[in-house]
Amino acid sequence: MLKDETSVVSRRLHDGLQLFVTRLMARSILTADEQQAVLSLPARPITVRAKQDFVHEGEDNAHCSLIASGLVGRFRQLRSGTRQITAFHIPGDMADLSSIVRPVGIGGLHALTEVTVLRVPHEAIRSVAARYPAVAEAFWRDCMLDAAILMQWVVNVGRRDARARLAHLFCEMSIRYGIDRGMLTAYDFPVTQEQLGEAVALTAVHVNRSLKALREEKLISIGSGRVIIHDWDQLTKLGAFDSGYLIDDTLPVRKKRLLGGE
Amino acid sequence: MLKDETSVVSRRLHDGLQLFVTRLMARSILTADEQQAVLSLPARPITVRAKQDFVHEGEDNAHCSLIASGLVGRFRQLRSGTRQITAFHIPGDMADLSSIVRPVGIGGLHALTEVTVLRVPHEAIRSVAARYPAVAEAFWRDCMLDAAILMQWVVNVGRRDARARLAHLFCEMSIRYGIDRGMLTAYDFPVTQEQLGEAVALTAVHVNRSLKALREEKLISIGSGRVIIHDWDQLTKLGAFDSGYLIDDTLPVRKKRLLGGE
DNA sequence: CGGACTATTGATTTGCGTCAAAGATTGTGG
DNA sequence: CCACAATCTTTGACGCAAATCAATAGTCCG
Repeated sequence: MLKDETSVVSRRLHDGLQLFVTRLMARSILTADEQQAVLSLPARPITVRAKQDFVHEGEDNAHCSLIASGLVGRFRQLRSGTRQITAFHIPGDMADLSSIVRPVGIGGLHALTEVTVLRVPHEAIRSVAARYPAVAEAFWRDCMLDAAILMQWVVNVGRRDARARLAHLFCEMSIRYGIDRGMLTAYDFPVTQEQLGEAVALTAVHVNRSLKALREEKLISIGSGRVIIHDWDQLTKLGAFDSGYLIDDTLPVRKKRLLGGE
Repeated sequence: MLKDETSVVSRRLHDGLQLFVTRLMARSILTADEQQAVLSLPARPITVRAKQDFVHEGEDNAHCSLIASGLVGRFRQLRSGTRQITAFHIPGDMADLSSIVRPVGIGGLHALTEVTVLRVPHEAIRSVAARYPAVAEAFWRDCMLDAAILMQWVVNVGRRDARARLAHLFCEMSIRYGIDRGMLTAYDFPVTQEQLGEAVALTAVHVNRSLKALREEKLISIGSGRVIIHDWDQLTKLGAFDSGYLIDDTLPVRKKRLLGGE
């Protein structure tokens, strides 16, 4: 019994870590040894119920959070209580990887659905990074993708109207969900309109009206936690979406390995 | 004559690189050797006239741009021609350091004033990072500060009204300009109201009106490229500014060295 | 001195927020 | 498995912060 349980747990760990390795290898070149080192990272799985904050802003955290299943939002909260979501994290994302080098200024993490998180001790990540420079580089690169997405969010919130903001977000998530399977025209995205508003800086009411417009223009369907894109061309046009910032560095020519020899 | 010229140039190089090393050492611990390695980076100084783009989005760049003097804006341009500034870079900043690991998705660089840029070949930076893991770590950490600022910009543009956005920006720049001299209540910030608008996502007209309000409230003076903060407490309150995300990791307790031994 | 930005101010419009209330869905305990 | 509560979605009426349009003053620089 106990043995079975143990193997179920270790299977779950391996699956989650494998997702992460796959994610890293979309943009970085890692040897079999290096992959194995990441896969062997110690991790403690925890289950977080929907609507729970599980990493709190400003708290000194000794772990990174690898999302194994579910959807999480990274956010900053203002004194007024209103939140700005600054990223969505999907399975395979190490949501707060940057805390390895900089524990401050990342904001909190909120479970938008029930979520399985693999908690990986900072110490372990640091020691793998120290032993394998190419892994450290892959971590760094992963953080910079996150930053590139963030830059787009500034543009999105700063320069686009309501429909375009939503369109851009749906395009982003489509590419990210499909990164190792090609672009997806349908994907689960279990967020409320309130939460969409927290991400694109609109009220829930206006999100509702804008979604209605997008539906009437036959660009998307959205409901029951699922997005279906009916007209990718028009949607990207409306959202002024150019996938380059997400995928250009996954092209074989672009994959680089700078540190840790050849 | 030639010798004099050469020494003037090499002095200028050294000064610029020294700024960068000082910047890194505010948050990272580097040995004398490591500092020297960064200081010895090859760099070619170029002068960029005001209002010139000197790094273009999507261009494959083989250099990083260390700002030695002047003020630069990082931006993304929409098809309509409107721009969103996503960061201001001041002397000592390696504006596009992230291109070392990820050449895409950083946007362009625009000289807001006449600027001296030290162009440092990617190759040289990579080789220093490969030889000294602690330097690579310092680079990574520097990039994550940039990302933390970016997160604040999302919040700023998404969740604050015009006066608060400007207030927050003035607070950010005050801390950043004064990072090794303590917080500054007056600093040069030679941007037009148009450019302020491109940064905080407002029109120039509305920036003008909002600045007028801030002046009338006696919070700041602004004009001829200089910002004077009269009431720091009120300004931070209005902008909901908390400097933690900028400076917490410069506290001695927080400074870390993870890679490259002790 | 003249031409080109840059700042300032006014009048008007508009996209989005706010307030409110009625449906639709989801989840939960009996 | 149903009932009822809680949450989420949808729609309407109205208000407001910021955009837009437009015109006049500075200000900088060759």
